[in-house]
Amino acid sequence: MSRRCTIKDVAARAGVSTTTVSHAISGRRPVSAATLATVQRAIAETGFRPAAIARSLRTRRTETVALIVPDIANPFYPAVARGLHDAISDHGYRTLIGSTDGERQAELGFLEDVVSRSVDGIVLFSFALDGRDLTRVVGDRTPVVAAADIAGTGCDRVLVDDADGAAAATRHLLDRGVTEIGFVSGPKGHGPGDHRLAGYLGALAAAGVVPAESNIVRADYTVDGGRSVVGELLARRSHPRALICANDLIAIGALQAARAAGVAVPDALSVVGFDNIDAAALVQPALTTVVIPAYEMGQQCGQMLLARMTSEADGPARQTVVPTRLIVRAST
Amino acid sequence: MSRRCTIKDVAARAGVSTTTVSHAISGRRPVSAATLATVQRAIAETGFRPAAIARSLRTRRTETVALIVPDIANPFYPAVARGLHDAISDHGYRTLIGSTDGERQAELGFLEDVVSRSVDGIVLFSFALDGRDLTRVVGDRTPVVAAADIAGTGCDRVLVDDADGAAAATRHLLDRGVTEIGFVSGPKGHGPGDHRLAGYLGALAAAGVVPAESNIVRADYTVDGGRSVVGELLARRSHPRALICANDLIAIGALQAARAAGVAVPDALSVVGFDNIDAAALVQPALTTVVIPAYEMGQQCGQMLLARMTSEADGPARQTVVPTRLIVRAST
DNA sequence: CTGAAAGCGCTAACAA
DNA sequence: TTGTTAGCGCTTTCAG
Repeated sequence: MSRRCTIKDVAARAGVSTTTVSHAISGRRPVSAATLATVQRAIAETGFRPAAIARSLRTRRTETVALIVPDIANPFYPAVARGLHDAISDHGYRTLIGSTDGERQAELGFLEDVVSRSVDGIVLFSFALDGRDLTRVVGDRTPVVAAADIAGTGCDRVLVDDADGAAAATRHLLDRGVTEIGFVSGPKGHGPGDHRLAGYLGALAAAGVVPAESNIVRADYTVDGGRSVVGELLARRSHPRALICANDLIAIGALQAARAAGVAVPDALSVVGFDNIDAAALVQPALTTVVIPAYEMGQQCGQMLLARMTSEADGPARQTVVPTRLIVRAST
Repeated sequence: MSRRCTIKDVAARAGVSTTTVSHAISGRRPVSAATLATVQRAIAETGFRPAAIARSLRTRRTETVALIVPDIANPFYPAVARGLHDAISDHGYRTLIGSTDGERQAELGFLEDVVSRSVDGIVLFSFALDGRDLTRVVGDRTPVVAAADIAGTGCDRVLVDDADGAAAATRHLLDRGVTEIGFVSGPKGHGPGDHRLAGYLGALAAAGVVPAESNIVRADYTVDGGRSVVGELLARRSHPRALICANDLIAIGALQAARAAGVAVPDALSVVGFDNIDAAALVQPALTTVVIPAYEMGQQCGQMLLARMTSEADGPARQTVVPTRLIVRAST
């Protein structure tokens, strides 16, 4: 056959109307057993596959969700993507994915594009957009789940309890009898470092421990950043007995710096990271870390979106806080 | 406004026909400067965004490419996805992504779905499908680029020169003066391990070196697999002076086994992996590895697909072999 | 239980 | 340079 066959061909072959074929497929209207069988045979014989686009034009539903992230190649987001995928694919939804490098223009462009493509929902990881951008570009017809603290928006949100994770890490060290605990945050105002810093400070305060200002420093979220900053820290006359680092890459840099300085981990220095990237379990010594559950976040985003997409439940914006958990390995 | 406005609204506002609006947007037909300006103003005032679905129904093009992989959370595929993204997004194409866990049924289901969604092209990483499946489900209207050795199909392919990479690794060790080189492949008939094994054997033969059968073993593609198999190897009376492992995870397991056995790397044992996962640069000692350029593979897939999608160049199936390269680090 | 007809929003002949 | 008309393939009133 030269062209893909349509519902019309099936109808002709089955000797019924296209309406009946449509309903035989969707089940949205009773069809007699006899015609149903005839139609099904005709479908099988013609190899008919409904054109999703035509259906979408009519129904205004595309069974498609957009996932907008800074960089799908950054190991955090693939886990999110998989979680989202697993939450929605059983309901027939597919994922349209876009990497924006965190650039505002790219984020806006991708948003506009997927809105014009009539996606049924959007999962947005953005640090550059605010609520006004969202209402302007997306409107209020397409549900959005934002997975970052997007200011001034009424859309659903999935957040991580960074402070709680940091507090757990801090208490873990205190329980080990270590009180001189330093913190390596990320660049000021960038990423989750300062929420984590706040949790660390809170846990120390709750334990009546006063941290040394000089033991609270900042590094880029990279191995190199961690290595150089912690290298300087360890070169001082005295250094803390433990370091909580704002992510695993910094923590791995800290391990390297300790090795270079001849400081034994965990005997002379304990190190904790955040994220639980694959490498965390593989470095030597294996890294104790606060798990940021990327997969679960993706799932949660999917579930919240499903709730909006399936029901007409037009309720107020919901907010979910995903819990973290501490994995203790050899570095503490 | 209550509903998203359509081309009709713009036309009414600009006092022209919808045809003219359409052409003012697409530029597929000359429009006088005056009306163009009027239309553009009307578009701006109404905030009109063309409905991509309606356009697609008419033009039979969706500007969408499907990427089908076993698991987007497996670190190899995000890099592929990003490469594909970067190759096609400037041409207006978006990526619809699906994880199949390598299961035949999931692969077929996803293929059917994206075909019914009229994607313009498909990038397929599959080890379970063959050419017949492809022609049956996809037909010959939608171009496919397969990134694995799918038997009996006429579609474009992107392959990796595994054997060449293994040969380069082998020569590197030989150049270091090491001749007792073992090989840890993956499970028989699973993944690229045996192509790599073949390259290793070829390079040894070319150098006139005869490998000891007992130094060629198999492990699962995991850290645990590598650790246990290499642990046994090192427990023997004599062991090889170098090991080439079919992937980085196995190689990292080998490093752990060596450490456990008190075998110094690289002094008493050199270790080479494949892939260059992030952890390869972070383990101690850092791992020498054969880079499998996932990003470039994705790009290449995108370019081959673009060639099929844009031109009607209906030529014979093309095949590209992506080169590998050796990164020498401390483990050799 | 079934069918006829309208129409989703756009583009592409064809006609002027 | 512009407009009229038909129709992409499906779903959904409305009518029987």
